[in-house]
Amino acid sequence: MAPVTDDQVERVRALVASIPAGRVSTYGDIAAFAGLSSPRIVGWIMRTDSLDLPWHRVITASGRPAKHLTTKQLELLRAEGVLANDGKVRLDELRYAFPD
DNA sequence: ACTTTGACTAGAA
DNA sequence: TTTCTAGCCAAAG
Repeated sequence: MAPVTDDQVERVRALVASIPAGRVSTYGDIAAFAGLSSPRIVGWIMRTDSLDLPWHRVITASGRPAKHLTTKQLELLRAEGVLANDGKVRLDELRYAFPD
């Protein structure tokens, strides 16, 4: 498969940037909405091209931040009003639905 | 060109 | 509940 197009990267970035404070989204959702074939690509983009994006609002489908960032993200999310129980966020309530 | 690595996920044990 | 497995795909060595 050809490398991810700039358009896809832009779309992912736009989606992440569009997540309101106090809300979160998952890698899988972003990947699906951006048209990417795998959520790993989103993770790859965030790792390489996180830049100014609110990457702390992007969490795994388990409602938990990525392993190495768990502590940091929980702190940032807590600062935005995202409360987590036992390191897990209530995806059912805080998960942001992207508009068409 | 091959192997390893990784901000993932869903399902099985 | 946790741990493991397989599928997934681009980048780096």
